[in-house]
Amino acid sequence: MPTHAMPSFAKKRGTRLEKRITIYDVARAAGVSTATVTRVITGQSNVRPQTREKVQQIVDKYGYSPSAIARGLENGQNKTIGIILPEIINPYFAQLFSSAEEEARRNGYSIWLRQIPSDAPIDDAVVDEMVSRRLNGAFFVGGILEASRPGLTDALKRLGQYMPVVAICPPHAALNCICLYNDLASCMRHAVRHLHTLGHRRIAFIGGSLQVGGSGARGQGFLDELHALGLPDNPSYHHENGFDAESGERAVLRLLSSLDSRCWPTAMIAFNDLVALGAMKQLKQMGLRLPDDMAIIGCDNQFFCPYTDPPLTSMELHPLEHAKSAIRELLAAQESHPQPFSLMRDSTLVVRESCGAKLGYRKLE
Amino acid sequence: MPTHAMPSFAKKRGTRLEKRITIYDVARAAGVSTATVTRVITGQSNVRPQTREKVQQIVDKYGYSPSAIARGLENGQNKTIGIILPEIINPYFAQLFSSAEEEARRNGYSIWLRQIPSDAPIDDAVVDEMVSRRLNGAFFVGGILEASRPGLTDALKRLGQYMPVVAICPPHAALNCICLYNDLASCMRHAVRHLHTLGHRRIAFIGGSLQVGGSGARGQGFLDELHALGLPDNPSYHHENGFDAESGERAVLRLLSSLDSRCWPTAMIAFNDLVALGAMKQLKQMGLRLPDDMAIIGCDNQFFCPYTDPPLTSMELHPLEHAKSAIRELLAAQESHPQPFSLMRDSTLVVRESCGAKLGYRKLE
DNA sequence: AGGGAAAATGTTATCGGTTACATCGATTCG
DNA sequence: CGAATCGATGTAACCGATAACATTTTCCCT
Repeated sequence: MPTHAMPSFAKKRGTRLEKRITIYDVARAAGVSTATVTRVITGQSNVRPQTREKVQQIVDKYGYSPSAIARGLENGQNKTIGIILPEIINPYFAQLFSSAEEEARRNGYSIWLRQIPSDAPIDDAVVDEMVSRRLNGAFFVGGILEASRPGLTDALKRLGQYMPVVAICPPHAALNCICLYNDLASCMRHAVRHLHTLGHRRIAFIGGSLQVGGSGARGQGFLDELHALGLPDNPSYHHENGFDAESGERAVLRLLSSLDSRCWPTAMIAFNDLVALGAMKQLKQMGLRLPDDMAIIGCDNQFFCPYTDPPLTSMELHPLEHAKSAIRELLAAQESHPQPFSLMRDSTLVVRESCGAKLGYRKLE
Repeated sequence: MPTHAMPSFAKKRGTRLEKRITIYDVARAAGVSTATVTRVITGQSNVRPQTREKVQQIVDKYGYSPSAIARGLENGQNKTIGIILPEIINPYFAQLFSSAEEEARRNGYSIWLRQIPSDAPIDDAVVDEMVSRRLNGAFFVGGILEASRPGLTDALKRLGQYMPVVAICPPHAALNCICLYNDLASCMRHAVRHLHTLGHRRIAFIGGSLQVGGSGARGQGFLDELHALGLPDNPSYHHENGFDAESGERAVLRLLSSLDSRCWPTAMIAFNDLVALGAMKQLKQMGLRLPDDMAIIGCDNQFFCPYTDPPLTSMELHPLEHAKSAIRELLAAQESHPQPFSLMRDSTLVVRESCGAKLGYRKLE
């Protein structure tokens, strides 16, 4: 009976009770020392070809695969990058994650993921686990601002002592990490201008939340442009209450039912495409025609945008590029502790038919 | 100069050059042995309260966090479960993944993820890495059948020697692992019957691929029920060519343009909701009214189904439950090597309006 | 007070690799 | 021909925890 408890799979190989194969087994079978085996499996040059071959044969024969754990212990790292995001179900986060995973893999790194809902705090336990796992870096995605995530600033600060950190969020004095973000204020101004050009004067904003994900910046940009264009800034046009399709339904229902129909907005900007999706459903259900009775703009340019009816005009935030940059920065930071910085990407408005901009649509109606 | 190369973050703490804090540092500072520190941090009971407190203070003061790597080396495992899936972007996989992550986390395990496209082989390198990382289990999701993924059977067999394996796929003689799956044949029969009840006689199947993800079973169920109901089985009604929305567009275009409009099907079943989404767009574009001129059924009951126009009737495959079971089985298998088995879940048809079944819709038109 | 059991704590081998350094043998060169 | 050199290989310390076992301390009871 072995002294230590072992997982059953470590004991069994074939039918006999047996230990996992280690570098010592290989060394013994090949008649060399463990140092030589290491040289062979890590591809160092100073090994005689015939020795190398002998070792390689044993490795293949035994199906030996060196323990990444033991390797990690030596140099205190894991070849793994941690990603924290609210929920992978949201396609925006899925895109970010997917792109990050690819980029990491291309560089021989793996991904460790943790979902933490937007409204949950980032507590010490998470940081502890990340530090404890000796991750090579951390990538935070989603609502990052202090107000919405209690303890986040402290968490990031602590984490930053152990590994490089990148976040998708506007730079923030208290956040001492690399920040990648979009200029959402300018993006919103762009959207408002787009609607203005198409003749809209009463424009609403739905979904999101003041605290999370920089809808502060969005709100600001939205209001700024309204003022710049001399448009009315009706407080009841600003409904912030969530991030999913249901929120969109609710927002529309509340917004429209609270106002006389003569005061209804003629266009709305949604926090994201999910919100827009819900809004479109509710609008249709209330008998409005899109885009004639109501124009709508989403955000994130999701895969389903071309397939809504009408196809949804949306803002592209380039999450794939952000993710790639994030991983690259984290990997670069392995070499030398970098100065924190921030990088802004332009957002682009992808015009489809939900605002009536493309000629085809109005004609169809 | 330190003898070993260290990542820069191991060297720096504050401004001074310093090693990472280890259990030895804590033990020394607290004036106890490492064994006692271990007892405290693992919460064992046989420690004098005052000793415990002293150690805890040092731990807190130094911000000490024990190395999961060193721990893992001791018992040859990682508290990590590997998940392999084609692409996280697909909301079906995202759901599975998310649910698995939650369940694993609730049990103190983490997730290691690798995306491998449906058409890519599962090569030795992947298996090597999983074995090398000493994962506690592997969860395969997506097109699993041998034909589509060269080398998969061998890979699973090898992997199965090192860790428990669960796959979402119909049981398969060569696959010596736990299989969770849906009876897609029966599900398809159900769908065909649904359409038949609504008066449809010419029913098509679009999207997917004969090799991947059990569309073999789907195809079989589809054909079986057509025969059982005495419906025509027109080979040109069977277009298998992909998994995304664009495939849906293409399939509809090809299907309809290859046939005289009097021979057009009056209903179609899509491989998944993405395919259905694309199909709906193309159908509308060709001037067909849904569901009057064409009924359509999707599969996966995605989040956007209630929001398509008309809301999409779809088949629910219970990925969340599958994922939970998968993780539970993998964790249970940590204790004792289980006999492989398979578990089938019923699929359910979620009826919305894309087939005209709900009374409201036809009236509206 | 003394003996013995029980509780607290310490000592040390161990997990599976990597690597600095030691050693050994062959080649080269004065 | 012997010494210096270089390449191939071996030895053993080390990474940071855990846990079996050994030892010390505490405490209780006669």
